This record gives sequence, structure tokens and C-alpha cells, in this order.
Amino acid sequence: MSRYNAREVEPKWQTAWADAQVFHAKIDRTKPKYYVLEMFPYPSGKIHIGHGRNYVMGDVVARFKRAMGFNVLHPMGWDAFGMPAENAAMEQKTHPGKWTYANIATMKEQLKILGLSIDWSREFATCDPTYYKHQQKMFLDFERLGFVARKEANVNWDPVDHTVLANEQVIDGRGWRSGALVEQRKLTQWFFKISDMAEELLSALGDLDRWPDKVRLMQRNWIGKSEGARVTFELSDPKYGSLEVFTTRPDTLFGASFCAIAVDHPIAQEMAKTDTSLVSFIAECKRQGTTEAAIETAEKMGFDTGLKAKHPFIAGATVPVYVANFVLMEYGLGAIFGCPAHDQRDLDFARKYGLPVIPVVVPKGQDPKAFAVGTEAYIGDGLLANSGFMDGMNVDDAKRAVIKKLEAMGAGTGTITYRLRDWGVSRQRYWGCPIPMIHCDHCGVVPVRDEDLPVTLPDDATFDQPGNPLDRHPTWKNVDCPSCGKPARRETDTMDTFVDSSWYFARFCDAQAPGPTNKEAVDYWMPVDQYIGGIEHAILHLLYARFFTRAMRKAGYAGVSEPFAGLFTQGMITHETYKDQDGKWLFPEEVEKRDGAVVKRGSNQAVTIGSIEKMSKSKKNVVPPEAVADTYGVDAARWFMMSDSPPERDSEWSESGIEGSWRYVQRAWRMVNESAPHLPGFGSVAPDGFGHEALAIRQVTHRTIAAVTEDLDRFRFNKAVARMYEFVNALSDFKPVSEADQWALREALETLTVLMNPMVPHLAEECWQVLGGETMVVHTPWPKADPALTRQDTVTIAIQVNGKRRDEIDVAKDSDPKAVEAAVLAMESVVKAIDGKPVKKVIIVPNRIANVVV
RNA sequence: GCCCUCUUGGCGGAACUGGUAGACGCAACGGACUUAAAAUCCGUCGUUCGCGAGGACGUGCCGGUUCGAGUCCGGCAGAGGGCACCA
Repeated sequence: MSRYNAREVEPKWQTAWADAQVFHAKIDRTKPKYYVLEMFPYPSGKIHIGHGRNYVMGDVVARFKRAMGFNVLHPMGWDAFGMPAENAAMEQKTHPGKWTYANIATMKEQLKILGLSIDWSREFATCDPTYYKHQQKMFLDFERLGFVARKEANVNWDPVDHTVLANEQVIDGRGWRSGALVEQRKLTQWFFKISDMAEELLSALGDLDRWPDKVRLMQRNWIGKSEGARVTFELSDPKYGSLEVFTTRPDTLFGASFCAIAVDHPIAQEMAKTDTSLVSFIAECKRQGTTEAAIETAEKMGFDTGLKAKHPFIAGATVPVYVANFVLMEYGLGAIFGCPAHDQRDLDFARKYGLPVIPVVVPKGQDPKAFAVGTEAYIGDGLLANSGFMDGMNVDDAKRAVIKKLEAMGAGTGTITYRLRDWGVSRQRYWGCPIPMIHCDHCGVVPVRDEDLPVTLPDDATFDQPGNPLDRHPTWKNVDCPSCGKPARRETDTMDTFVDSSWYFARFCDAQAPGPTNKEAVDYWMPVDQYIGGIEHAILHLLYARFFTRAMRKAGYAGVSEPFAGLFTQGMITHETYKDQDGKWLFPEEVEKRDGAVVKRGSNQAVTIGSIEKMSKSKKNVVPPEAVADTYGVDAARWFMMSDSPPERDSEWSESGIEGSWRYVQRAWRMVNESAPHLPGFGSVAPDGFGHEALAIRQVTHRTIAAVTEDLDRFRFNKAVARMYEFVNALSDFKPVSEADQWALREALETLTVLMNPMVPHLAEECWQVLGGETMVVHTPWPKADPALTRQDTVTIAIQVNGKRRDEIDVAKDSDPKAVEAAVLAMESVVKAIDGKPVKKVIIVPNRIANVVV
């Protein structure tokens, strides 16, 4: 018996699919459409098997839906702009484009090994001018429609390299190359006004019912709607006018003991002009870093400006105004009032600077005079005290009352704010889509004319020093003003790569469209029915794409508002890590397990086994797909990736695991190959009547169809795989005798082949051929379970006495509960367990369980 | 700091909306076949008591609700993820 030879079989079928253009998608209105998309890859170099899970998962869905009769679109492209290319250019003295396209070529070959059902005719890379020119066009349209703004924002600035750093390039507050302390610096930058759509993006989340709840919650929190009030405090020095703060707790206004403003607040900036100690305080705060985690975990610091704010309700009372590091200019109004008794952060601040702590909300049933706040702020509900007109109200009523009063006095209004900030898209880097704007000394900022697009990147940029190569390019930025014709300068910022990935799914609908999109194709294919990718994109990418799709709709490029009707976030593939005696990482293939010890291959050097981590180049715990395909075949790898771990969880790659999958492939092949010669002809008609054995195997077959169909539909690939194992185990035990048995076996083996096709498509084609199939299995419709065969006539119900399992009994399905009760009480095991005690009651859950309570 | 997730045998995991805990796979062990090995096949496989029939215990820890809790509620512990210029 010859073994299944994946190395020969797999390329053969891949060629057959390609020759027949099976995966070439066309608009076909006679079928329901299904658009399945995996988040497209960044071409970082080579793929490892860890990248494969995402694509294989999408491929299983695509092949399953195709068999179910859908017109499937399953494209692939490259998210090709980004920092790694520019870093590589600096380190390897090459061009980012050259590096990127070389990576794309390599990775495309590797992806093809996986046998994915992709329509490669739609492939594109976002770094290609034929893609980004459309992005520039849409940027200009968005600008005309008022979705674009230009304003100041902070960046991480490396004072030695004179360059802007990404958060990931800031390590412990220092630049990753220079080691210099990073500062925050303000730059005027381009923004998409996503915050204008905050409410829409928030409320539409409710309709995304095929998204994980977790992701919707993360987006909800990210948008961060809060209801509260703006309150105006008059200031002691009229030079600074008044101070407007935002609060979600206007009810605690009588407990205010200070106001705090952000370091970027106009009042702080104005005062800093004449106060050198404030200047140094601000500088100190600016070394903190821009991430929320850095700001939140930093020690709370305040600078007393000496200004006093007059309490809106208490005549003659004032509170000090501080500049504080924990107040963000980007959120609310960049100014707060502090009520230490009912906010932990305010309390910490008040204790540090010796400010009063006045409780104004007292838990119900406690005496307001005796209630005091120690080291923990009271944030719960209760009744107002020490609060004038609000005394005795609960928190919600007090909020309403105080807003009404503030509005009547002209000292404030009820308002809603969002945590969501506008999307800053400017990047001071070369390898991105140029922002099509021109700066003219006479006309200001002028858009590039549509007919002058694309603004392409110059090929002769230099990467030998840090900073933006576009900015220091000798000629590129010199251009005549489209408005007045005088010499002007191009914008040298490029777009955030998240812009590139915010509309690629729409471009895939017609990758050759002369404009940004082909509206007809977009209307047919969009939204993406099933989007698949990592949870790390739960917020930014997915929110930006939702915003961008809305903007595209308003600009006439799309007919939908939501890009992704269904979302699945899959787990990563992990692998053990290995280090040699010098502490250097080792590739798994450099490691050998010998006599129970782990050693460096071909030596006796001991190897330390490290933790199990996400496959990554840096830790070398990667396995190349070519090696797996050579040794076990791609189908074994695909099978392994779908088995064991549920798809949303991480899954560990192991040698024994892939061997187990290889055994499955061999076993399925052997079973089909050994049985085929004895089976009745393909498509032959079943003989009349079935023996018990044949009927049983038919029941198993149809129950497997029902179960696997449901599991695949619900993304439970691991369970679908387990079902297939059970099916194969049942078939192994089946010894056909009669003609009816042979016919039942043929039906079972054909079913097995079609059911496993989404996971192991090459093996399935080969089995199908052996079974006598005339067309490829890729063209074969999914089987339907026959309800007459999946129906259960008898059920086994468990029998408990006082909740403890004592026995079980087979009864007809949907038996009369009274009859079941009588049968149960008569059972010897039950009588013994009751031990003569009186029966209090009997609980019968139909078809499931009986519980006798004594 | 804030937000979120996870915790079931030696391991990955299964158990539909509270109803027989451990499907399926991996590893391990015993056996068959073989000169031998590989492959394959048969069997055992949560802990514990018992010759056996069978019993007791068991889903991170403590408590609660319920006839019944891996599942629901409260508290605690541990591990992991996200936090706006990585993609």
C-alpha cells in the first residue's frame, strides 16, 4: 500500500485549480454573494507557519461557503507602507520599495504553498501609486467635504536624532537609537475628524451583531461617551478671563477644592510666558511620554498658578488653580475641577498638596456630620449634603438640578463629551502615501489639483540619517502653487498606514477600477461578510475603517456605512522558545530531543527551553511553511491549525501535533483507497432495504453532516475536526458485508471527502478522484443531512438522587414524564439509594435527567 | 492607573441558553504483528478506597443561589491582552 504523497499531490491540484480559474470571482446575481477577507499582511520578510492560521481559517470559510452555493470573493493584497521598510532601508542601505517588493515576492510564493482559494487577479500593494493615487483623491474629497482638519498635536521628539518617534521607538522614555530623553513637541498636523462621527460610530455598534461582544465593548469604551456639564469659573485675575471646565460629576460642585488645567491649556501657556518655574514644570511634564498608560501611571504633579477660581454657588469662596500633569488637553476642555471626596485621583492630589476634602455625597443611612473620607474616595450613590439647594437629593437628581441651575445662571450647560479624539494621520516619514497638499506663502495651504495626482514618492531619497527623507530631499518638495503659480512647498508628511488599510476591502471589489472604487462592484460585494484577523486590531484599524467607509459613502464611493458585517478575531500560533548556553535564541530546527534531553542539533550542548510565546522572528520560535509542506504536506498543517484549540484562542505548534495530523491524512487516504475497489459505482442507486449495520452507518454519516455543518457555520473548527475523527473511527469499525453495506460505505466516504475538503482540499481532491468523481471536489455541493436519519428515537437520561448521579436509563424520546418517573422510582439502584426515605419530589427534565429528592 | 479576557486530567481542549464533567486529539503505559525497527492494530489512561460489584472526592481558592453549578451571583488569587505614531 503506497502512502499518500503530499509533495506530489498538493502542487498538482493547486495547478488544476489555477488552470481552471476556480477562484476567479465574478459578479453573479443568480447566487447569494459571500465576501470573506483576512486582514491583509504587512510584507515584513518571510511568513512563518504562525501567519498561516489566519489565512487558512479564512480559506476554510471560503471553501465551505463556496460548497454551500455562495458566490465567494476571497482576495489578497499587501499592506505595504510602514516603518519597518524605512528602518530596513537605513540598516541595509537599500530602498524601502525594493525591500518591500522583494518581501512581497517571497511571501506570495509562501502563501501559495498553503493552497489558499484566493482570487490573485485582484492583488495589489498599497505602496503602489496605482493604489495610493486613489487614496490621495479621496483625501482631497474628504477635505472638500469638511472631514479633514489641520491642528496642533504632540509627538515624541528625539532631540539628538531630530526625528519624530513612534511610541514603540520610545523605550523607558528614551529614543531607541540615540538613547536621548524623548520630549513632547507640538507639530501642526493633518487630522480626520472622526470625533464628529463619535455618536454614529457608537450607536451603530449595536447593529454589528456578528462581531464579538468583546470588540464592541472595546470600541464603546474607546469612544467613551460621557454625560456631564461645562461649568464656568470666574478667575481672580481678570486678565485670564474665566475658566471653563468639563465634569461628569456636577453634583459634587460644592465639594470642589481646586481646579486643574492641562499643561497645553491656553492659560498655562500664557502664564508660562512670564513664569520660568512654570516653564520648567511644563518641561518636566513633557518628558512623560504621550501614551495613556504613561500619563495614568505617572506620579500626579501639580503647579499652583496662584490664580483663584470663584465658586459659582458659594459667594466669596475660591479654589486654587493648578497646572497638572494628569489633565489632558485632548479630552473635554483641558480643565477640571477637583472634588477629592468623590474621586480617587483628586483625593490623592488633594492629600499631596494639602487641599480640603469636603464630602458632599453621603451613603444612605449615614449621618452627614459623621461621614468622613480617609484614604479612599467615596464614589458610590447616596444623598447630597453640604450642598445648599441639592441637600438630600440622590446623585442623579442632583446632577439634573445643578445643570438646570447653572443654565439659569449662565454659568454652565449640560453637555456630552467623548473620549474619542480626532485621528491624526500625519507621519513625518518617507514610506507612506504623500499627503496631496501644498504650502504657499501667499495662498496658505492649497490642495493639489485632482489632475496632478498622484503625488508620487521620489525614488532618489536618502536613508542614511534619521528624520524625514522627504523633508531633506533637495528638489521634491519644490512645486508651484496651484492657485497663484508662485514657488511653494509640498507637504512632506505622509499618511498613517492605517489610512491605507481603511479602504482596501472596497478596492478589492474591483482592483482595476479607474476611480477609487467601482460603485457597482462595491454595491454588489460589500459589506465584507466575514472579516478575520487578530484581536490587536480590535480598536484602531476596525474603528478607522468604519469611519472611512462612512466618509466614502458620503463622498459617493460606497453604498454601505459598515465595512464588516461579520468579524472573527483569531488567536496566534505559539511555540516553545529555545536558548543555547550563551543565551542566544535558537530556531526549533537547531534543537534536537535526544534520550530525554534537549540539545543543540549535532552536539551535546544543553539547550534551555523557554516560555511558550507567539511565533516571532526576534525569538526565532518560528517554523517555515516550506519545511512543513515538505515533511508533512500542507494539508496536515492546515488540519493541525484547525484542530485542538478553539480558533479565537492561541494554539501551540508542536512536532507531535503536526505528526498526529499527518497520521489523520494518511488514515483517511488509506481508508478511501482500500475501500474504493469494492464499492458500487459512483452515483449508483441504493439497493432496497437496509440491514441494521448499514442503517447505523448511514445515521452516523448524516449526523456528522449536521454537526460539521453547524460547527463550520459557527467557527468551531476544532469541534468540526473532532467530529471528523469520530466519523473516521466509526468507519474503521464498520465491516461491510452486504451490497447495502457497500452502498452505505460509499455514501459515507463521499461524504467524508466533501466534509473535509475545506480543511484539507488537496487530500479531498485526490480521494474524490479515487472514488470516481468526475469533476473536482471544489465544484461539489455541500451534502444535506437527511432528517429521517439524524432523528434520535431513544434517549439516555441520567438519574440522580439528591443531585448525585446514580444510574441511567434508555427511554423513547419525548416519553411521558409520569411514565419516566414511575420507571425511575422502580429501579433497583434508585430504591437502594433512597434507602426507605420518603420521596419529597421528583424532577423530570424531558430527554435529559431525572432527579429524585428525598 | 484604566478597560478587558482567561483559569477543566500529564498536555490542547469538549460539555447547546444551569441537567450524565473529561468528547476528540497529543503524550504515556500494556499487548499483537515483525528477526528487529518504523508503520499499523487491540487495550488502559482524573484522584483515591476496594479482590470485586461498587463507593468517596474532583472543573484556580472562599462563600452564596438552586432539586441540581465547570456554567449564575459576591469576594479573592494567578496568568495574559489593549491603552491612540508597531501593523
